Amino acid sequence: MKKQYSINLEKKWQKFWGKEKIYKFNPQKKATFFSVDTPPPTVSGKMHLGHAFSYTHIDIIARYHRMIGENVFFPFGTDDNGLPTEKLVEKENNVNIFNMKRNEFISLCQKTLKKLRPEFIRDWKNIGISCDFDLTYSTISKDVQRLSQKFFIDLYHKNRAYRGEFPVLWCSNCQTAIAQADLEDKNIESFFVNIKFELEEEGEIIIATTRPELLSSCVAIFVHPNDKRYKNLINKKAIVPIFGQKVLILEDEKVNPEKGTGIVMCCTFGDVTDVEWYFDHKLPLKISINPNGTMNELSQKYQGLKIKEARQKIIEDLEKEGKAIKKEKISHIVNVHERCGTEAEILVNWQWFIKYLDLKDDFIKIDKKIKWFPEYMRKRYENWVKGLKWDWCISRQRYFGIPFPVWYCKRCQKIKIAEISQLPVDPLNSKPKTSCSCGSKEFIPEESVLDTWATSSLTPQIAIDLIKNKNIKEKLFPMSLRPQAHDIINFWLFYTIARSKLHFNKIPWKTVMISGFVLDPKGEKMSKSKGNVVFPQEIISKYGADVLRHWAAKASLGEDIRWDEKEINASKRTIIKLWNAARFCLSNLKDFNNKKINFKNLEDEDKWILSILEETIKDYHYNLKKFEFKKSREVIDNFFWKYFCDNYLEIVKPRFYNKNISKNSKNAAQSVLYILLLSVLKLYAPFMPHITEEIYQSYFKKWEKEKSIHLSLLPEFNKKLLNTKIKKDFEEIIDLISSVRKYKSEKGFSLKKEINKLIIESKNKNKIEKHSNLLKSVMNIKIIEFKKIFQDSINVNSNIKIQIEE
RNA sequence: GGGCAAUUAGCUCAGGGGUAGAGCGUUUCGUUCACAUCGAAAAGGUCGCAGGUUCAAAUCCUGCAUUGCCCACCA
Repeated sequence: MKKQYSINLEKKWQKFWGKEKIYKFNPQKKATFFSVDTPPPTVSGKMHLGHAFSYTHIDIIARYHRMIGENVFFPFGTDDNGLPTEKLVEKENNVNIFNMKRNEFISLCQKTLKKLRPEFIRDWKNIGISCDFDLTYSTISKDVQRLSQKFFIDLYHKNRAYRGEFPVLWCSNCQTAIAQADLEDKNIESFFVNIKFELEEEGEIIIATTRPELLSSCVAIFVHPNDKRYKNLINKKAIVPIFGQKVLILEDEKVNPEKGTGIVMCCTFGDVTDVEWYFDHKLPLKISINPNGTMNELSQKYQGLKIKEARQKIIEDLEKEGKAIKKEKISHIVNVHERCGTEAEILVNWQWFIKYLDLKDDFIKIDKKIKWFPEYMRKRYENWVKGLKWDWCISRQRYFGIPFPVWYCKRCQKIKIAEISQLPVDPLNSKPKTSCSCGSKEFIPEESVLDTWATSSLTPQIAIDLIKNKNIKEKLFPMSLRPQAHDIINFWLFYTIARSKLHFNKIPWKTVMISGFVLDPKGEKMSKSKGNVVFPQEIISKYGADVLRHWAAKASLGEDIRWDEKEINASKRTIIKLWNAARFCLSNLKDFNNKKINFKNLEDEDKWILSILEETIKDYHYNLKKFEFKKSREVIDNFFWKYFCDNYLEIVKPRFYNKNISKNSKNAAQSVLYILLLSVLKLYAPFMPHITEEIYQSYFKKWEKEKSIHLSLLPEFNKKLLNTKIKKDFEEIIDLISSVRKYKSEKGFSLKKEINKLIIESKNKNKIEKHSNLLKSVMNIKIIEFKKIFQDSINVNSNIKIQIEE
């Protein structure tokens, strides 16, 4: 081993693992299957620190299961269809999707992905992830298209997928329907305008609104049924300013009498409540907004203006007419499209939906069969399911996605679904295999594509589809683990459970493990706009992947962590310490091999450390089985630093340096050192795969049979090696050493300063006397004497007193 | 407004009825013999507040406060 630890060794082992296919899924092995539904990252340029963080957690778990002998199925995938890719491609090539032909844009997407994907995946290899990269999927590949279309058709035949003209959330910037989950909140400055409406008969009412541009869409006015102020208005008609239509005043409990004037206008559609009123009160439909975010002919003289322009113009006109009596600047929270920040509109459109609102209770019930780590995260899922108000709109008016395998008959408009044998199919480029039941052979293709989540909700099926053997496929599903971060519980996790319920009436995985986020040192989210983004590749080139991984493993499951470069130093120290400790051990194991391991002549310190090692192994397994990698890391760190390095190595040194040590004692020390170091390496291997591999290869490989430490088995807890009595007795020796160290430290002496005489008073004289030579050499003491002490004593513990003569 | 979580040392966080813990930071001391990218040691806390249960509460229960997240509200 080299004297200096170097992070260059990481690249070497990454190549080795790839070349030797160390992480290859080997279903022939007779063992329990452990299948991971790896999150496919969106190809969006670079990996961010949150990725490095949560994928480390996943990898630790996968490596752990591999090292307890399980058959680990750990595929990799990239999510590269849909809007994010389109945005990336537009940016990367400096083009605008609306100025391009559909086919040209799609091929540009394919070309760009082909260029960026390998570089993107390399980031994952750089953190040492142990996926089987022979099992890699892309959500836009032909195979996945076939599979996604097949499952769409399944839903269609189950009467779960339907086409309808319904109010949908709409992004006027991206010009596509979006789902509830695509929304995020944004604080937006706006005006709350009080508008005067004349009543048909006599009098007037004041309505407060932030959306005066929707006056032309006003179809009713609502007051609260218990609002005494307005009781007399109910069922009367009011005249909408500027546009002059007469609308009924109705009552509804959803009105908040405290808000504005307590009178609210209902437009089709200003918000979700409007949609509910539209259905509940069977109101007419009046749409004023075009899909591109401009006003349509219904808004008369405002036609062609953008929404915000129209809003301003209408306010001006209302003011001129004296109809706008108060304008108040407010900042309020509105729903915007997560991808582009545009305020979401509600338009009526022909879209494809998955009907699932009737299954809300079932989604909650089936989830109870899944184990959540941490358990409290389950509530977020349940909360989301309970709050669902819309069926899942799965069509998007985009180019780069998986097409619907659907046509419509030109003559009778009937839906024509593709046949399974012709999948994957793009209805724009091909035709149905048979004619319509009405006899017509002419069809109009569906131009929309499937929502990204409609495909990524099938990742268990996509991943398992990479395996061709039927028996093995069955063993892989339901999968063992879905690991992911908490931000997409409402999307990816929920949709996957929903699909699994709809298609198979089964849970998709047995367990869910939720990671947190990496925040900046102030506890704020990292974002490009704030300029506080930390790139993991920069951390890796500075400290190495093992350091980053060791740091990432200190987080509690589900908890966010703050990035603080100071804290990564603790991890760096651990790696260097491991390097140096290994160097010391190996220099004393040169003439040793595993055939010489012999536990017959163990000294008490050997039994003591082996006993603590067993406790460590026990706690390590106990915690990792519960996905508590943080605690397992603590357990092994503690053993390594406190017991192995600080005490055992110091105590054992004389057995290598002193020439008058017996061969048997030296052999015992070497045996223990061999076992200890190998155990420490293995226990650390899931956390720090590179350095542990380097040390393993440089010595242990010769004697152990596995060609990589990552294919070896972790030590199992062996009750026989626990030795509570020796452990307890020897702890007194450690206490004694500590007390002498403390004495020297307080006096300002070097720890190596020679001490003339140590006087010990103890009831257990014999037990201590046995270790006199050890104490003398570790603490550099000339004489040890046992007698009663009358003054100047130091209490070591309740049993032992000492006095020191320099 | 509903839900979830957090509140412990200067900082980041463990612990979960019986003596208050770690790492970082601070201070002091110490290097030929694995490691100064190190070691030894010290200082440092009414465990958010108020009640209750108990022989005993940081820990369990109730309420409150503060912070964060998810959802709802968006007229």
